[in-house]
Amino acid sequence: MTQAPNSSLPAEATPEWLAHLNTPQREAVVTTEGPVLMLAGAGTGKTAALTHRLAHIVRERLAWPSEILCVTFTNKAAREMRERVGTLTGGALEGMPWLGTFHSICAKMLRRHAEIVGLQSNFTIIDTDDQLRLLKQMIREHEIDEKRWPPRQLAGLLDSWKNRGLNPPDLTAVDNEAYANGKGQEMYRLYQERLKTLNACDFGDLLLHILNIFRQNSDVLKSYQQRFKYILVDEYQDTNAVQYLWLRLLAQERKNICVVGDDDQSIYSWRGAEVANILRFEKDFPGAKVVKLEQNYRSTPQILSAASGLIEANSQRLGKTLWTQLPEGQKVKVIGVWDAPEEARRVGEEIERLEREGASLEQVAILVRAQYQTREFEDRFIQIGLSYRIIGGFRFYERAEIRDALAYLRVIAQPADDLAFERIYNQPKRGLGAKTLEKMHQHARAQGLPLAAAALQLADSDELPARARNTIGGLMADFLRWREMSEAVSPSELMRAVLEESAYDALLKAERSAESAGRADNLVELARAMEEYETLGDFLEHVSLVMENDAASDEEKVTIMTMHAAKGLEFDNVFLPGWEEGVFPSQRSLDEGGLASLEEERRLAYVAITRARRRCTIMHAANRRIYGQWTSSIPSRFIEELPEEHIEQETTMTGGKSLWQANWSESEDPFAHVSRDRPDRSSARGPGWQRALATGYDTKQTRLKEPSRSAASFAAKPRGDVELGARVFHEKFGYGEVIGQEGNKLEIDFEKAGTKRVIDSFVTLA
DNA sequence: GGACGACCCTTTTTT
DNA sequence: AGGGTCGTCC
Repeated sequence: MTQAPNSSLPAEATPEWLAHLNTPQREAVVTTEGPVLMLAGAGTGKTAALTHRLAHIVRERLAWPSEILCVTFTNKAAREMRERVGTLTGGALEGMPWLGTFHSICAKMLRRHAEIVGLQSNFTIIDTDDQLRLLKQMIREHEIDEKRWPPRQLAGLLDSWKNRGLNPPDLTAVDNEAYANGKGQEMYRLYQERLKTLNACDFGDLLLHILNIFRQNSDVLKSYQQRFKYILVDEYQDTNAVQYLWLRLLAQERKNICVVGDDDQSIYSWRGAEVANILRFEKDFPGAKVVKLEQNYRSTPQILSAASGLIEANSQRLGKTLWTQLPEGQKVKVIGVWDAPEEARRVGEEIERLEREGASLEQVAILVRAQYQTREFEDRFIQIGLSYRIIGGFRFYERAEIRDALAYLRVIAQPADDLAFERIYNQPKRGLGAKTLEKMHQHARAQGLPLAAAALQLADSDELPARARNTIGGLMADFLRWREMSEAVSPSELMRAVLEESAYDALLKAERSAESAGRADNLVELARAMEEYETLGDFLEHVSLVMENDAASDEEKVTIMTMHAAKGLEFDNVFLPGWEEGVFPSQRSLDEGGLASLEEERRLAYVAITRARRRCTIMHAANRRIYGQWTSSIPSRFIEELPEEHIEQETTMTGGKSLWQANWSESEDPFAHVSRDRPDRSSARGPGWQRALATGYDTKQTRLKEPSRSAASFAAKPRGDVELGARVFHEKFGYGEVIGQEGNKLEIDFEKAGTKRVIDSFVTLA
């Protein structure tokens, strides 16, 4: 094949392997040069178009796989694309190193250039849980009322700022005011510094750091601009500002960028996604070729019409006309039931009926608006013995025991990972408590050390009671040993050793509770999953960005998940329960966000219905327990908006509609209690760790490659103003005279307490 | 330092 | 209803 600069093929020359694509799809495949906007409605074969385009580029040798950037939103989408392209190119697709989610691609880039933003390449990616714990600490340090300004709120703000590509100095006054009466910017700045000392970043940072690097370092940017001959972006309607800016920079040089999206399926604006990005693509890239995919290959005309009718109620849309050649099919069924348990019962019955008719459970999905709705179905399905899987929700790696185990590994890989250390220093229980932790924190701050290093020093002094000292000493010795071991053995072997030697295993076994067996199984599963990884670092990255809990199973199962999680998927039979005002559309979208928010809910409804290939069943219950309180509700407005000729209604209620209306009035808004008028007490004192930052410790010593250089080797900086013979005061031991000095450790002859070894930061000159 | 009980709030949606 | 936090008591 030739290296044709312009690969547009005349129609008659269409290669056989593209023959089964329709005309617009083919056009999207072969228009490789220049910007392309693919507007692809639900079920119109956009993944086919995308994968063929990728395969086409590779097969025509327009670029090597390593020269193509292909971004998706979910790992699932990335995996699927990888597989399909592999098949199309005859498995020749060795690499495609740059096919992945925004986050995983950025993480990869960031590991290469970490030092530019003050991180080491083995930085930790912290998850929401760690983030919240960290923020909580900071909020307390600043004496901000955490009831009124909860960590979650700050986390949300930080996320939104990062999604908009804003660094702390870029915040507007309004942004700044959004948290604790004008502490937004300061908290953001401190949080970022704190992360840096932890050698960590959060999800948002993965993108923001790289964007900063691109903005500031033109060499780095240029190298990527030149590397990526072709750029493909899936779900473009869901890109947020950072992602948009990132892509625009990368595409600036060659402009061979192809984005795929559907404005009707934009359902992530709460996460900073801006539909505007897709609407302005043609402005950003003048001369862009626009390809519309409108032939739907998935759903029956009944389903498609119902969905189309619904989405027409939205005002802000580009407008598409989906059509299909499939046979008519059945109308969308709308079933009203008395309460949520009946809803679950009914869905169970319907599924059993489908099963009897020969349907595969793999082709049945229950899509809910919010996670809490899954419980009812779980209960019912367990009762009737129907196999199910819940996607999302508590993910495998979010379970406590898994997080504990991972925390051990993180401390091994990264001694500066205070968050991990804090999680497990007393897990399993080894008699260390808040007092010890406080002491470690105090010392760590004063010395600018990570917690683990501070702990090690404390273990070698008399600052702590003998018991705690010995325990910590033992734990630190364990870590030194494991760290050395991590160089010699595989990650999974290390994991097993850690679990056994930390007595974590034993603790679980001893517990003998209903759950402990399951937890032990999870840990075994974790060790098994680790076997695929060469290094601890690889594994940890996988966990933070990619890991999902679809435990392989031969058994067929019904899938229960949120509508959001279902985007991009399809099932023969789809059940959509909970279509009631306040559930779907959610109360929150009704209370705040106005029309835009409601329209997003409607798009979500559209996405949900269009997941169905053959049958779609919508349900609503008149009564449901919300916050443990029985609440009656009326059917969702979306039901009314469905075109009547494409639906079939049924109700199991004898009382008729009036029953639903009973009791439905303004119920109390459970969120209405937040007041903002009390002035916030502010802290004038600088937090301890800020000082610690100024001192700084030699971060290079924590590199993964030299694990033996452990916390032990953190420089112990003497404070300098304490000399031999000086009279000092110690809070616990009283007055004494310095009789020996070694690094920052002092030997002091106390007047009352005798001779002790203490750390200099705990004494004051008397 | 840990166990227990009285309170509180919570439920969108995800990488 | 369930989970987390905080205060009290051992």
